[in-house]
Amino acid sequence: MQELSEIRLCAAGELDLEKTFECGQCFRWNRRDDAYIGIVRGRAARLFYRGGDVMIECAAEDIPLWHHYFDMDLDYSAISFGDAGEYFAACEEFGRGIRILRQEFWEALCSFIISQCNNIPRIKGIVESLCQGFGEPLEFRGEIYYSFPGPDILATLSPGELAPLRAGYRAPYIISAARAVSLGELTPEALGSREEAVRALCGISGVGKKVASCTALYGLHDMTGFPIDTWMKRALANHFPEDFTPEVFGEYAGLAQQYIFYYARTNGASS
DNA sequence: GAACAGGCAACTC
DNA sequence: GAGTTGCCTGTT
Repeated sequence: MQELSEIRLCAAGELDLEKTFECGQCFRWNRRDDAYIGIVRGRAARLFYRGGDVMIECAAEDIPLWHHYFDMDLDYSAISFGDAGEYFAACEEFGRGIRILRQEFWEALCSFIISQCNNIPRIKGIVESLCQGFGEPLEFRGEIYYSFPGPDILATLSPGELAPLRAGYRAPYIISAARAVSLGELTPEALGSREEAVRALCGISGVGKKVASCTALYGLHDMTGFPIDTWMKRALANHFPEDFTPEVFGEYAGLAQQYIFYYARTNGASS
């Protein structure tokens, strides 16, 4: 049993736990009573509010890891998108407190391959089965959790061995991606610029523009990434000019995308 | 039973 | 290159 610390991570206004964990960017944080518990890079943490602060309970030596994961070096309140219209203003207001998490590259790639044509509860279920089946167990607050399995172990599997996940046609995609990453063909270091990264990712069977763009934004923290899925498509068609391009949102377009997506998903794309 | 869900690949023209 | 279709599975 390892020693856990409870420390202040930031002010409550800087990180909205529910929005950040449930806006669709990640799949491994679960609410437990009044807190969220998650596993990242094989390490566990529990986050909750106390007074006006966000508190984190984790191993003391992991504090830098979490600080990085929650992108604490960036002052989100200082980010401005200028005047992008009334609809976007509503999205921005609604999404305030969302932070773009610095997720692991492989986990993001694999999770968003699984996400295609799927809903969040099912994505979470498949990801959880994947972790329980092939991840490493770890103990946290008296319970057992599982790490996200690395590409090396998944690269050795056959689609049949992934069958219990019920991932369907995505199973061979997971394996082909695992092989590419495991062989070193695709590592965050080798991917270079955003355009190069997206192009390289699209070379993997089962990875198209949308999944590549999500992987770049969430797994490489490419904040200019602007994934467009069916929700975004509808929101853009209904509320933005025909000649809209993500560039209008500048270097943090990915955050703007997250605000729009979260608003559209929660309130309906047409409203 | 049919339609659909946070895509993609393969195939058509 | 734009448009169509099948794909596993689960839910409505």
